[in-house]
Amino acid sequence: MTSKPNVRQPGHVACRDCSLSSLCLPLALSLQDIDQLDRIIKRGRPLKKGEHLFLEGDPFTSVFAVRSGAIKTYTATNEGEEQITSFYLPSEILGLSGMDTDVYPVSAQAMETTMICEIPFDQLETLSDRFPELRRHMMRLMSKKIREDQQMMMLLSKKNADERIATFLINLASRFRRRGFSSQSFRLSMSRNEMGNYLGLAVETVSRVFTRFQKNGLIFAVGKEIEIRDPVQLCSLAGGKSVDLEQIISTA
Amino acid sequence: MTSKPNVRQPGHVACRDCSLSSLCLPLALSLQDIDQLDRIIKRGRPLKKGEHLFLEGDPFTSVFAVRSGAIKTYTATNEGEEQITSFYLPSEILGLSGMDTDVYPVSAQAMETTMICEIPFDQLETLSDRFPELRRHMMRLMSKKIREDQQMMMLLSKKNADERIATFLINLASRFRRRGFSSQSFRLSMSRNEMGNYLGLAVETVSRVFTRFQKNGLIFAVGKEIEIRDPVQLCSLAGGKSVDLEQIISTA
DNA sequence: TGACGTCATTGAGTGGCCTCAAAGTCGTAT
DNA sequence: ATACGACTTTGAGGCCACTCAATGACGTCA
Repeated sequence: MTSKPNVRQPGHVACRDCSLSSLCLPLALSLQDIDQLDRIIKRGRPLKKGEHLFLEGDPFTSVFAVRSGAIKTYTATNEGEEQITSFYLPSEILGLSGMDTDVYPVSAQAMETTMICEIPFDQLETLSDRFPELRRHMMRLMSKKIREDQQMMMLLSKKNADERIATFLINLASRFRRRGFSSQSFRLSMSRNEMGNYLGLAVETVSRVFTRFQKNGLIFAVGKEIEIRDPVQLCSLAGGKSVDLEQIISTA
Repeated sequence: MTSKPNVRQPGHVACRDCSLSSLCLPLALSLQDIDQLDRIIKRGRPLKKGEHLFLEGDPFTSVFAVRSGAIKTYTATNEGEEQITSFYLPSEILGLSGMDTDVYPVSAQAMETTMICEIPFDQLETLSDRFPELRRHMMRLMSKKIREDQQMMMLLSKKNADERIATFLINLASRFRRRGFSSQSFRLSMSRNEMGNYLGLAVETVSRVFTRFQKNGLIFAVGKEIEIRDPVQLCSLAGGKSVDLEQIISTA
């Protein structure tokens, strides 16, 4: 390899040139500061579908940003089945929950071919000492994650199958929209099985709800391709006070 | 009032003299550093049962540590009912999830007479700039909260009523134990209704499970007083890989 | 292109937990 | 001490989502 510090492999984009930077980086960082962050970020080869980014119990060393593709995190239940805890789409950050135990509490696996930016945590901490804004960004990220998890707890303890799936679809739509993609029409990166696992439903229930939604003109689904046909009704099913919902409606 | 800076009202204990400090403060802070933290902490009058510490939507200004008593946090569902998101016991910190929205995403209410230490967030951030260890402590707290919430999601999506209640009791026992109290015998600060609300179960189900557990010699419960009679079996019902469980067994 | 494995769909039947209803118990305040 | 309200317990019945089972569709690889 003849690569010099500033020569990246093809497909390796610097943070300052990354279209996702406004989503995953604190806005207040100056260009020079971003370059400093850029220097500590490791960009590995793409992960193929099924490959693991880290395993439950692995020593906690880094947090990760998804550049393209999709990642799921999961943990093992007592009976040894997998319980999916989160899906991560491009620009989203994972690995923050390992910080206080020094091991990752979940496994992270690619659901499709996935590009990842790795941020070694000790270097991130060093950099945090210098840039208060970066540190606040990290804390905000974690705070947001806590709120999202609590929304999820609400879904799991109070919503029925229809509401869970409506909520899930609206949430995905909102995340696609945030990255500049269509919020009406997108491709699910997870199987019905994974969706059910995440939402606390049996596969068959997921399938039945999809069929019913389609029959009622709420969505149009062919395999993993989803089109949201009636966002207003889907949002009202999803309930919730989230601002996201209104945004989806307004752009539909 | 004739109080001078270092004269506290009765019952107002300085951090360095607080029996809970080893639980709620980072261990690495020196005595002088602790005194600096101590100076920014506000100790209000005790909250009576039912009083609110903050309401959902209130501007986010502070994080709080419970000194005595108990706090529940809750949010409103779409139908306007309350959904309890957490219970906080002495030495535990709440309010961290409002950090990225500038408003509290939940309401916090005293379940019994409760003493609180209030830590204004802007001053905490200033202090964090100076003490990296304090900052890491905050992040570890949030990371821990994320892991706990994920355990809760697992409970809600995979466990049946028996397992949920066993898990809940074991978890409480472990938290009492951590503060030096008995993990076999304690007093619940929440009603059956609140427990069910939190665990995603109807009150009647909670009551039935309690009765059954008692019949089977797992627990002995009179009103809110709980005695764990068969911690081993209760833990095995609770399942989970948490180290807490083993500790409960070993001290039972 | 055909065969295979994986994933998705659909149906039938069951069971766990919820809802509704009523009686019993506890705590508190007058 | 007594009465009231709030909480808890217990029972009966119903529903939603699960399990089990079989068929159908898709994608992949030889």
